[in-house]
Amino acid sequence: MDGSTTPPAKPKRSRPVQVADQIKQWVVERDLKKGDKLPNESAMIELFSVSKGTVREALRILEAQGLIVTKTGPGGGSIVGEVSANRARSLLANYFYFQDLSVADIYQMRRALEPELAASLAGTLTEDQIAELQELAERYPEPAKSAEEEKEQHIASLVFHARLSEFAENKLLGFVIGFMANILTDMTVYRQLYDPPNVVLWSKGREHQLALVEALRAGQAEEARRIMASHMQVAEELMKVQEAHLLRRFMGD
Amino acid sequence: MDGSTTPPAKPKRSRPVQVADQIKQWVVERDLKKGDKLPNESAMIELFSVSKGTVREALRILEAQGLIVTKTGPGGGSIVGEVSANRARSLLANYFYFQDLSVADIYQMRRALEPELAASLAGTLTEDQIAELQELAERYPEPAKSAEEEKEQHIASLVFHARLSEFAENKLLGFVIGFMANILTDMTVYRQLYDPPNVVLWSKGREHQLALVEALRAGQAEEARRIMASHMQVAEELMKVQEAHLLRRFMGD
DNA sequence: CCCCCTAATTTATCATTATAATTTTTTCAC
DNA sequence: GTGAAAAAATTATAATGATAAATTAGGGGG
Repeated sequence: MDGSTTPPAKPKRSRPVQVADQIKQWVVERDLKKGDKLPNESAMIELFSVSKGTVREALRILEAQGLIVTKTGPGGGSIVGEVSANRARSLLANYFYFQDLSVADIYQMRRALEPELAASLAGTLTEDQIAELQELAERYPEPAKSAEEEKEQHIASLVFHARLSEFAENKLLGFVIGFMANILTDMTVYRQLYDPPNVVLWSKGREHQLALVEALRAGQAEEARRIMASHMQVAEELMKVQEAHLLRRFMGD
Repeated sequence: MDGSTTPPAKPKRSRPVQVADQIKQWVVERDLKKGDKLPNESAMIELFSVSKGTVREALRILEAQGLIVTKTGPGGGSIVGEVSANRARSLLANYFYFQDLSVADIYQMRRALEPELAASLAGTLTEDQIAELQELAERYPEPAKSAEEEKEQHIASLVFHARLSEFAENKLLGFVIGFMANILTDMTVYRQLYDPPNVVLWSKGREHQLALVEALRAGQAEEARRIMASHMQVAEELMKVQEAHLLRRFMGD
């Protein structure tokens, strides 16, 4: 999996890519952290014995991956910048742009993961976090009167899940759930509106979120898991009317 | 989530990034697919009214994201190239390089997802695929005699899971499971060896894999789910002796 | 002490030239 | 004709130099 394990694989990589790898190695060797400075352009030109253009292309490669940030001016230059969750989501979305995901696929994952997240968060949240979730869940107390309004409620619901995912101690679990919330939001924003609001299901969804907040506050892990599992069933019902396939666009940062 | 929804966010993006976005837009507008050609360098220079260096930096950005592939020579130039699973895994691994994942985190995910994958694959595999899995599971019929040999067996076991993930119809589920198998493999390759092989657990793991293959062949979804759930318990036992934190290195492509 | 202005530093962009890598075409032997 | 080697054409790759833009640092003037 690592480059060092494939000596005879690709003997022809462009010089900018090689330089980018050397810079990465340079950073790892020194165990540089988030804000630490890299050598400036002219220093890298000498360090790697390549031209300015090559160095700049290498820097753009690392920048595109979110590994560095570059500024102009004195004290400027490139610094190590940890990859943001947003950047990681965008890069991963590029992959699924070509993979033809369906709503059913995403809900198969959500059914498996969201209850797990709910259970693991029970009793671990601060009062502020609980309050924020409660506020999100209490928005839109009235049933949606139009398809447009239903769309807003749907997005608000996804914000609730996205926020929840940010609280996860398990960063992998949190990332995957947040990624799915992003995909569904993106899809909701750009979808056609053609179905009337389903009042019964929406009110059920709202009740679930409020009950979930209570269970999280009370530290009842299994109760939270159960509620979230029910909630996923409702959410899936609401999404089933969508087209099967999605992600026909790139995400921005 | 999309760039168009953030007007006051970043009014100053570098020209290479702007050009890269324009090229992406150019591709999406024309609904270009995997092998389709982009304009060549000099054409882009005129198209976007920027210099050669700027165009090249933009191309390196897109190349780093896996969105294009560039070749020299007549008929060469840049073409649309769908993001490979490997590339997506590497880019995502860069994110988790900064996130301090633990073995427990990964197994919380595996416990939730691997049984789901096993169940959904039951009865859907071809004879060739079943045969390949069986062959992978039947390797190392003898218990490991050394720590080094145990390492090999561990990696072979992860290859089994990685291969299984590639058969998934749900590309998101498959990707996440494959990603975790990659992380664990990477960790296993570079870990210290200090514990004697646990013969009992290893033989149990092997039996699980063989039984799983049978259940998959027979189309017994719930049996496959049950077996995989047990298997995850065993695998977690074997990994528990590892250090808690991992991913202290970048992955290559 | 504070504000503004200038100067210094560093990246950003452009322009030009030469080189390397590939593919296509041509040529020439058989 | 056929096939292989040589030549040509096309394209990206790389290097160099010059100028612009942005940002910080420092130096008065009040």
